[in-house]
Amino acid sequence: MIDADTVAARLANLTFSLLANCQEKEVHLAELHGLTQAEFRCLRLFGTDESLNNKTIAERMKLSPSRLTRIIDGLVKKEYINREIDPNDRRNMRVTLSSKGKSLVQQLNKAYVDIHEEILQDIDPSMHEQLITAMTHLLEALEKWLAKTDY
Amino acid sequence: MIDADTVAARLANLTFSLLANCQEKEVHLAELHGLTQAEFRCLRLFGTDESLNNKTIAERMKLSPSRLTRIIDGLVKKEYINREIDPNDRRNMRVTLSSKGKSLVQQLNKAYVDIHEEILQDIDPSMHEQLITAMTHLLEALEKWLAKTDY
DNA sequence: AATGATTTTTGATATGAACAATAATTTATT
DNA sequence: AATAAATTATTGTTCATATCAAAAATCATT
Repeated sequence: MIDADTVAARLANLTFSLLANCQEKEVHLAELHGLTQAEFRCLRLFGTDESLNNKTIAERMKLSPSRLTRIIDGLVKKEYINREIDPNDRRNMRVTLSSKGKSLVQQLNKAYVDIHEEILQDIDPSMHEQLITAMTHLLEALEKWLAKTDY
Repeated sequence: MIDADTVAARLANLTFSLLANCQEKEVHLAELHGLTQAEFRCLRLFGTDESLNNKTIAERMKLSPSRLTRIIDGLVKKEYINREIDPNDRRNMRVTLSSKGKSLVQQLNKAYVDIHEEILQDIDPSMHEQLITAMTHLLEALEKWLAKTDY
């Protein structure tokens, strides 16, 4: 797809494939737990003891609040999260993980770390910090590029 | 989200953020060119002088042929691709990039390589090959993991 | 107390995607 | 050669995804 003759081009192809694979993995993992992709992503947004409201979740997921209402409906019905009125401001809904939700999130996080551990086992330990640095650069560059308005 | 105390956890967080950013970038880039995300991804699938048919594109994009028919409809209307009957097998449609399509694909590929070149400039050249190796391992591990059925 | 702003929900609507049926063509079988 | 079977793309239908506009509840300000 891209001429793989320069290091940059090879790296570009790698991140491209990586992205595609990650996406596929997410789809797979979601249906494994009987969740839609949106529900799955919503769940993954939670730290295990976090409490969020509809609006902030919508913002983080870059979806409309109305869409979020229905996604959360699904997660409540499937008993992964609890939804209750915020006593401090009764307009807000306090959305928190149920115990079922917590254990799933923990399990997912663990699996996610595990796979990266596996990967690191294939890589010389002296390279590990370097890899982290490189990936950090990659991420920073991407964020910088995204922040630009003129492209 | 994940305790960032081990290298594996840090790497996990990095790929997670990277994924989110790449997705955002794609959405942004698509609408910048007046394309839907599906159209954009379809276009990016083409090497500049490739000629595909409906079915193979559908397979590569993991979408149904019927969905593809409409996506290609849009790209034809926007004059990014040409669609003509394959003279060898008149059941097939030969889908190729128009000159407008070719130049966009080239431009996108160039931009994609450029951003990775920028990133590499921040990294010691002696480490480049190692980075590629590490990323290749990452990708391989992910593919291997995806191929497993029992997780 | 009245007005205006904020948060969520609901209803209506548009877009995304798959499935089933159809039409056109090619390949296989008799 | 004629018919049957298979393949490819398209169309109509249907369901899921996501947004927008309006409504209801609450809060903040005057």
